[in-house]
Amino acid sequence: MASNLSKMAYDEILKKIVAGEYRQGQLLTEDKLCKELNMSRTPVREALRVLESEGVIKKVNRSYTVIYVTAKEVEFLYEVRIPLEITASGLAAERATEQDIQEMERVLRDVEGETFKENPDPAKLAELNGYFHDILARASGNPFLQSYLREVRLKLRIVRVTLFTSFDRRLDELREHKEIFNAVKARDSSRAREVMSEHERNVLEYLRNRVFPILLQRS
Amino acid sequence: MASNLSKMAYDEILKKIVAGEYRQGQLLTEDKLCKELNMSRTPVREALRVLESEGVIKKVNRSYTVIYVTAKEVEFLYEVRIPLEITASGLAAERATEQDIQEMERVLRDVEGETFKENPDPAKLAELNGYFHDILARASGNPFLQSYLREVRLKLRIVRVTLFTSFDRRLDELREHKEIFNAVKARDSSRAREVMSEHERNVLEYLRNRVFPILLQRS
DNA sequence: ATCATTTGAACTGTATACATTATGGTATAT
DNA sequence: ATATACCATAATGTATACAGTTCAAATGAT
Repeated sequence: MASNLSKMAYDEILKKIVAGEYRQGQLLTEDKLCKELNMSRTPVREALRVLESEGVIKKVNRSYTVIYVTAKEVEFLYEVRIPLEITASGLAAERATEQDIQEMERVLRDVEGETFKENPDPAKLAELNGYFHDILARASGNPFLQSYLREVRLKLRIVRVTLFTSFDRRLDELREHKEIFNAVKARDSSRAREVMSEHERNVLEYLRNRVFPILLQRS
Repeated sequence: MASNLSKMAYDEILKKIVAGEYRQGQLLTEDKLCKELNMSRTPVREALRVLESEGVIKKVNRSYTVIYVTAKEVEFLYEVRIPLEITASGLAAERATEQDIQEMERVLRDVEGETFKENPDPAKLAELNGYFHDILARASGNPFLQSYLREVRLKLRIVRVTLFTSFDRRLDELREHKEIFNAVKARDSSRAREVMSEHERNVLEYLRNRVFPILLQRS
């Protein structure tokens, strides 16, 4: 096998950042990562360079730290995310394959199952809702759009706002995602854009009202 | 000094790709780059990883090649670029500093000078017009938006469509950029979005009519 | 006691040696 | 003549050694 240590290092470090094991602002020294990942500095350094270029970590003095994602950064990320999601939604309505549509349908069924369980799992809901947006981006058929949306959503996951929205808004999320899906399935591009636009604005509104106060408290 | 060899490698390789010295599809082997840049493989490898993560080069089998940017990719890039430029334009109207506005004004004067010279230099025009878009993105105040727009424009430069548009459309470019600038200076966000939208659509239309036929011929 | 200086430890930056894998050519067998 | 197997070569993947820099702690002077 010998599957790329460099890629493994990237995946592992990113996983730990997203999982909150490496916290915002945390110093990532090469030696420590080498020991944790049980490999030499070369693949670790390459992984760090890539993570830096994706904007997930950044240099402070000479070493890397996990980026801080405060309320201000979340606002900035949504300024980018909203037009991109709208674009993706419109294009998906035009280009989604039958398989894309089936996958979206299946994810929505899974979300529905989790939503109406006795004790819905926020992490599970966040994962499934994230997966919905992933498929939609892929269904746009535009690899650049897909890649940029992935990066934006990645940064949002660092601050873990998704956990809040996916749980507290779970009924609205499900309904809104269904509306987006229906527009895509109906090949109605302009409606897909419209409902996505409304969805994203609702999420941002929720974040401003319910999540930012908590974030501000912490920073 | 000892300024980062790794960063130097990144800058140099990118420069050569954009300058067309390393052509689309060209194989970039580490040894060759090491000899050309007169450094060891370590910094070269790191630079290559970053360029890959930015999507400027990509792995084919085990080694890297400069990405191919065909008419299809240009269409995809504009699908992303247009909403981002519109967003940036609107935000710039709200947030541009006095210094941003002065810089844009100065660039437009330079463009005007080059445009009405006896023999306008396409490379110079492309550089100045690119600079205009750079300042506008920065004036949006959103670092993520700025970074994504940089990447998109970078990929477009690989295929060098900018050289065509900046020269053949130089009178229109100047007028349209002035309109964008005037809207930004007047702090009229929705007009800024509108004129940017029209500008980008005009450029894309020009590319489809005049440049894609040539691109398709080559591939 | 405080501040400057020096020294050493810790970390990153770079080069190089070693390991592994892919590829192309050649030789041999059918 | 063609196909297959094997070997050599060249490239990438990884580890490690070495160099240089930074930062902090300890030491010494005022």
